[in-house]
Amino acid sequence: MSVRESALTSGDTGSAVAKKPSGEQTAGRPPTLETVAARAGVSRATASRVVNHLDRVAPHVVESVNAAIKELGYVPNQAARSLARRRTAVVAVVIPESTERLFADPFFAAVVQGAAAYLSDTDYTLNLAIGSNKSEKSRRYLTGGNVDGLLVVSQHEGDLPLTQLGLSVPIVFAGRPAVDFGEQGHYVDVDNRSAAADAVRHLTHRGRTRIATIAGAQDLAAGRQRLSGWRDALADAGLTDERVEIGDFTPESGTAAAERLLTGPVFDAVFAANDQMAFGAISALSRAGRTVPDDVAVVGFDDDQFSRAARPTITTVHQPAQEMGRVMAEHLVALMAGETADQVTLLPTYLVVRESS
Amino acid sequence: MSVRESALTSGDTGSAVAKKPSGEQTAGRPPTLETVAARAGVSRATASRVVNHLDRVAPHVVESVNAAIKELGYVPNQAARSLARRRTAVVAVVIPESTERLFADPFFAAVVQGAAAYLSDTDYTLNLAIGSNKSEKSRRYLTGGNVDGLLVVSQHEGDLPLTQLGLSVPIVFAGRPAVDFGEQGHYVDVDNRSAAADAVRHLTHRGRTRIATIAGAQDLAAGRQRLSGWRDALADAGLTDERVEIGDFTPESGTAAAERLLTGPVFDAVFAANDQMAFGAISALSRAGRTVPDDVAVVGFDDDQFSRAARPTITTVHQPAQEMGRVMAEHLVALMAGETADQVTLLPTYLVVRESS
DNA sequence: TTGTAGGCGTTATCAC
DNA sequence: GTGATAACGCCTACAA
Repeated sequence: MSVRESALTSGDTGSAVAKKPSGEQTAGRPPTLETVAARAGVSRATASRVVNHLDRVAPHVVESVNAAIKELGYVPNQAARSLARRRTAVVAVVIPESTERLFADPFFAAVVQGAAAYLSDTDYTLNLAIGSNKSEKSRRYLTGGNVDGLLVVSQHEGDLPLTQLGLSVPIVFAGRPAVDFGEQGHYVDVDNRSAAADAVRHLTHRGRTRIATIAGAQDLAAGRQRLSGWRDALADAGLTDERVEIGDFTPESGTAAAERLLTGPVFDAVFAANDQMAFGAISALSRAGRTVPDDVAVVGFDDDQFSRAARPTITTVHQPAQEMGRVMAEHLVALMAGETADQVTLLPTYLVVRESS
Repeated sequence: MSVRESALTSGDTGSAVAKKPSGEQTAGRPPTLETVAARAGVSRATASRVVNHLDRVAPHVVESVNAAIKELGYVPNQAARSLARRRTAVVAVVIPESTERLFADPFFAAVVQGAAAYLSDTDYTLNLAIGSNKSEKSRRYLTGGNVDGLLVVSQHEGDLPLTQLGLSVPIVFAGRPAVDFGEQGHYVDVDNRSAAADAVRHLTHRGRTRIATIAGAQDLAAGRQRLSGWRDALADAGLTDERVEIGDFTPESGTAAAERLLTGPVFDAVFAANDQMAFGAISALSRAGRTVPDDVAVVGFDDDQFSRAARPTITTVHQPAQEMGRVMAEHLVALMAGETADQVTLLPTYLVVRESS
């Protein structure tokens, strides 16, 4: 099929310039460095140097090569480049299977977006490996040298044993990873525990004394830590920490958890481990005839669009999600370059007081 | 740096098998086909055939090669494969810059997820090109043969002239693309206009007579079509179609639009072009003392988690978002294989009646 | 059925 | 400064 065409490439272009019968940008085959070099009257080596901005190339040569590049619309072939450089310039965002639906979670979307934004200024490309930890095939893909680094977005316990298998590329996690691995463990997170505690103290300071919580999935560090923070604040205030229900970070689970709470001991406040659950909880409370914040104050976590658009608007812990993604990418890039990066980076949070408390 | 090591590969491995001093899976360098072939006592060609499941290979050879593969933990190098095959096995999901924030839109998240799920069963890899239509660089990347196909997720008018520049790879759009291009235009969508009309008819059937709308961005086909559908239904019922406010699909814009509506002629129902805006509108209405649905009925579009978790729950048009992503990917794969696919595919929708109407 | 050999487009190591 | 010339790891006629 493409036999005739292949004459374009290697030995044939001996006497270069006049040899291009077809127009500028036709369907043919994308221009190669060879083409560019010929057009500029230099060798591939020199053309390559120009493309890669290496110095020690005569200014006028740089110019003519660049001209050729522009005229031809040359763009480097990544595959060839990867092969020669022995690095792929690809980083994968791994979204574990158990987290698939959480892709709809505004928090994760923001993290990915932040990472993507940062990477778009580098020459790394972002690969979406969503729910791909199950199959041997895709795990092999990730560990098999087809990727220069990994960004892992929410590792439930027992999710991906990626790292166990002598993984050779750097990884940065969003949030403290479920399993601990000494040297290898790079992650960026917020101080979930103290942020949660602060949020709950806000409630105690306002005179709430029977404070329930809707905790997040307990196989996630964030879920456990926010629960601990809630306990810390209650202990400080000398309050009891019964009234715990567990959700899974979705609005529905928040609703269900609130309904369960309503069947138990009375409470005058709820701390939910994220805004989506807080939102779901408010629905349930209102439906049950409780007004927010008068009967029950509600505080969430994330500061996502749910918290801002809900009625009442939700008091919440602001988490710099996009920034987290950005920093993750930044650290990963450093690691891939052989540099070092802080193993753990905690970004600041702050409480946003709105109507629900 | 890697000079000494490179002796492993080409001419040196003359007498193969015994030449491997280092252990199974050490840091060294990933095993290549060459390694596998040597270990299995066959040629690279044969090993390659086995890897690619070509027939005409003796069963026992297949077996031994597979054994070698497993023992060595061999995984094909994508870069080399792409180079040789002249196809990248990469498809990019393009999320135009103006849509960046919409990444947080549950609808798009679901579409991407559906596409990702489908692709994970193929050997295509998914690349996230988010907000990357601005820079020359990344546009070149997409059009420069580094990708086998494009999935475009929400093309505002004037967004990416990608397609103008003699784009050589197939593209499938989510939703009718803003600009029309004959042969090239593949997209999967729903019948926004009639779905919207049906939703509004639901309101007229329930006796609502002063029906407002919060339309979506008018530089998006979906935004325009849903507005038209609203008009259609009103015309059918002999009602007037004043009371239009435009939003941008975010909850905030829904709130703002509702507030503007409240300053105008009285209305007893609102059709919002998506659930997030419907949600924002309900907040504004409640805040203004209007009860939903008694004073004002509200209908949305999408059937996302907002519609299900809101209070009251929102009547809405169900859109098969994940399925849309799946079909997009399916069609793209067909096109990339040189097959054909329907240029326009409309998936069915249906009305989900909940509390808000 | 299996092996040989050349090519895919770049980079990098040498000499010149 | 610049140009040959091997790799890089895999695929694929063509031969055997």
